[in-house]
Amino acid sequence: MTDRPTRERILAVALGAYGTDGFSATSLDALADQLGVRKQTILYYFPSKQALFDAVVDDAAADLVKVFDEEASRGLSGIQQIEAIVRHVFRLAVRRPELLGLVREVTRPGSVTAERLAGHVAPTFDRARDFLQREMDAGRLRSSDPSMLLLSLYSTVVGVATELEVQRALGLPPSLRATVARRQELIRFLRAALATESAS
Amino acid sequence: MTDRPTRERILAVALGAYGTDGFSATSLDALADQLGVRKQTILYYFPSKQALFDAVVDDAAADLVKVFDEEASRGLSGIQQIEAIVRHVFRLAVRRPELLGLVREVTRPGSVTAERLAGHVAPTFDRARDFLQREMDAGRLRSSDPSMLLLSLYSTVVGVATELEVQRALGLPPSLRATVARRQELIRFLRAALATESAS
DNA sequence: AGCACTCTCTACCAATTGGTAGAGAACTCG
DNA sequence: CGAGTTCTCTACCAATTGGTAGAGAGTGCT
Repeated sequence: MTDRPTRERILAVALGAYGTDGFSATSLDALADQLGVRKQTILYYFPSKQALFDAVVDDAAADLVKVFDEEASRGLSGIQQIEAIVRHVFRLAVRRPELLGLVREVTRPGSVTAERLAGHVAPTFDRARDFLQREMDAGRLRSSDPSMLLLSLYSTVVGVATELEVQRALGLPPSLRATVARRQELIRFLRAALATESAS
Repeated sequence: MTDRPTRERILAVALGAYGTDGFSATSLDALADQLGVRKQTILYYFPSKQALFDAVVDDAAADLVKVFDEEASRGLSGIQQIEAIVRHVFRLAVRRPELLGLVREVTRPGSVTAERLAGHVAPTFDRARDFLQREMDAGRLRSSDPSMLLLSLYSTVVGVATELEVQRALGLPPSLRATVARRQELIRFLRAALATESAS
């Protein structure tokens, strides 16, 4: 555990902290404590707190893009593809919640780092839009504006996967089984939202 | 403008700052500067930074609950009621974006203040769930688990209304006209997601 | 007038913040 | 061996943080 390169360990711990508590609520000293190291060690690898954050975002973006591009390359179609992606997002939410937490942190309105993340995921977004357009043209999805549809899909999927506090307020338990049920309910919801009149 | 009671001015400015930059990125000195006052004046009205935040959350929750309860009391049914609520949320997003920004801040996973907000909106959530159940029983909405459906609706509506950075990344312009288009597209999306087979 | 109350201020303070300077250990390579 | 390179450390520092103590101005009541 400790023999992983220090730089990587810093990035991993920082991702967790920034994704959970946010950027400004996480001090370098707190990170250093968690790492069993002095804060100057962190500043040796990353010239400033902001630079560390940027690196964390770059790293996380690469992970996210990899997950989605691998999935997209499998070339499923219509609802099946979307179902597969929902499954992936939920797997991420369960296995690496900090990753989606970081996305939430970075996409806060007015965030300066948002543009950085946007740059990384732009090609993936483009592909997703193209996919939606193609499927609509082929009559496998209800037709609508692909960008706006993508926004709705993004909000719904990421929200259902990450809005833990809203779920608590609604009395939805955080157990794994309940999460699976939530995912299936979400898929039914999306299926209905996306289906053409003919498709089941 | 300046003759509004100081306490209220503090709450208003704090709502804006907490809703935009977040709790820990907003110092009492920054608030005081914005108010043209010393920070000790703030600490006269609110014993601590956390107490001020709690008061802001209480205030915001009251506003939110009022908006929704007024709307709910009009007794629309089915999709019409949901459309009306979507319209209200978008109006809030345009007119008082800090309010939804604060909700986003407070519902961050692990937030300690989440419970406070949850306490305020619990009755409203209950009513919403009851409404959904009733409409399902009456065959006006596709049947499913009301709590999970509410979670999906919440995520989609709040997301589409507040995910400004994702919208930018998708190339969706922030103009008012575009916002209206987004709202209408969202309503089409929800209509499809919620309709029973028979309803148009 | 005199007292109490409300409000905002100045003056501090200890702790924490991100960051600089540079010493010293350990390893590599000639 | 000796010189560089890589890494982590100690020692500081100025600025900012949330918060305390208490002075003083204004208002209203008796």
